[in-house]
Amino acid sequence: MRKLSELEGVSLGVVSNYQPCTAYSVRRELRNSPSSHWQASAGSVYPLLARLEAEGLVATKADKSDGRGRRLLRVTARGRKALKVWIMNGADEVLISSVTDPVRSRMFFLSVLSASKQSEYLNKVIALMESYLVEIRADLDSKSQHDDLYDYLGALGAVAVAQTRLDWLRVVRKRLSKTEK
Amino acid sequence: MRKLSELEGVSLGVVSNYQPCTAYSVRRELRNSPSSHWQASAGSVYPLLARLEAEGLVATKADKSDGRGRRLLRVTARGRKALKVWIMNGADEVLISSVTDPVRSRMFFLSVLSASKQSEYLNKVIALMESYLVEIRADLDSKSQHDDLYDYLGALGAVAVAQTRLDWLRVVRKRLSKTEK
DNA sequence: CGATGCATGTAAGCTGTTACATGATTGC
DNA sequence: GCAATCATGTAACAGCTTACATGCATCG
Repeated sequence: MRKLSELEGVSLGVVSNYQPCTAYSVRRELRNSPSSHWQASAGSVYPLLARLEAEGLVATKADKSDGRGRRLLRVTARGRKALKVWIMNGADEVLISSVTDPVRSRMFFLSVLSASKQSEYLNKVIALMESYLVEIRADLDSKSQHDDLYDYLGALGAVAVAQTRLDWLRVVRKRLSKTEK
Repeated sequence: MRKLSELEGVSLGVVSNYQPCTAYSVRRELRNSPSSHWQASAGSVYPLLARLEAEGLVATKADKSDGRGRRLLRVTARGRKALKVWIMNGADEVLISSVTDPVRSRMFFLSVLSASKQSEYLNKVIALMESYLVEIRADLDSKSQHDDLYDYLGALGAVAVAQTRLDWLRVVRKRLSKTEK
C-alpha cells in the first residue's frame, strides 16, 4: 500500500474522528483548527478524498434527503489500517526534525536588518504570538479531558510549544537590546 | 517585486550569511542544519537560485581556478532589499500559526490504535526526540554567542521547542498509561 | 585506483494553491 | 429576499521531490 502524505493522513484521521461527515466539513475542520493550521483548499481536499476513495480507504454514500447532493464519508476497514500505518510511520527521525518555524528561520538572517528594524520585527512577531496564544488557549479551554482526551492532549501540545516560542522571542529581544547599547 | 517563498527566503539568507559560496554549499547548509531541516534537493535549489539570479537578487561569478566549474554566489543590493522585505513579511498571523508538527498531528487520531500500539508509538517517538535533542544541543554548544549571535539565538529556539515537545510527549505517555488502568 | 565528496544540472511526476464556477440551505 | 454558509468540484499554475546524469577533486 502506498505511503500517505501528511495531509492525506490528517484528512483520513479527521474523517475517522467525525464520520459520517462531508468533504466540506473535513476542509472546514482543517482550516478552523487553530492548533495545526492547514490551508486545506478545495483544490486539494476534494481530489485528495477522491484519491482515497479510489484506493478504497474511504467510502462515500449519497445523502438523498439533502438537495445539495452531499456525500457522506466513512473510513473503511482498509482505511483504518492505512491510518494506523500512517501514524506508526510518524515515528521517524526525519519527520520529527522536519518542523520548520518561519520565525526561527528568519532569526538566522536578522543581522541584515538595521537595529531599529530588528526590534520592529521582533515587537510585531511577539504581539502576533501573544494573540495567537490567547486563541489556542481558548481552544484548549473549550476541550475537556473527559470529552475527548486525545483532542485535549493535542491542543495542550500546541499551547506548550507556542508558549515556548513566545518566551524564546522575549529572550531574543532582551538579548538584542542589550547588544545595541 | 514578487513575494519570496520560504525556501527562497532561506536560501537567499544563507547566501547572504556565507557569501561568496556555491549553490552546492547552500544546499549542504540547508540539509545539514539540524535546527531547521529542509530537504533542499538539487532539483529545488539549482532552479531556485537560477530564478533568483534571473531576477537580479543574486549574482554569480565563475571561479576559473576550479576545474569543476564552480560558480560563486553573492547577494546583490536588490537581493539584500528583497531579503529584508521577506523577513518583515514573516511577521504575519498565518505564517506564525502555520507550524505543523507531524507528531502533534497524529495525536488527534491516536485513539484508532490499540493501547499497546499507542505506547509503542509514544515510546518510539520519545526515544527519537531524545536523540534529536542531543543532536541539536551539541549544535547549540558549538555556537558561541560571541561568534555569531543570531546563529546562536536561532539554535537556542530550536532546543527550547524540542525540549518542550519532549516534555509534552512524556506528559501524554503518563496520562495515557493512567487511563489504561 | 577506488570511494567519497564536491559541483552542476535536467526530467518526470506529485502535491498543493489560487482562482473560478455552480447551486442549495439557513437564518435574519 | 438577501447574505452567509454549506456543498461540490475544475483548471491553470507553482513548487518541490525523486531519480537520473555527468564529471572533477581529494583522501586513503
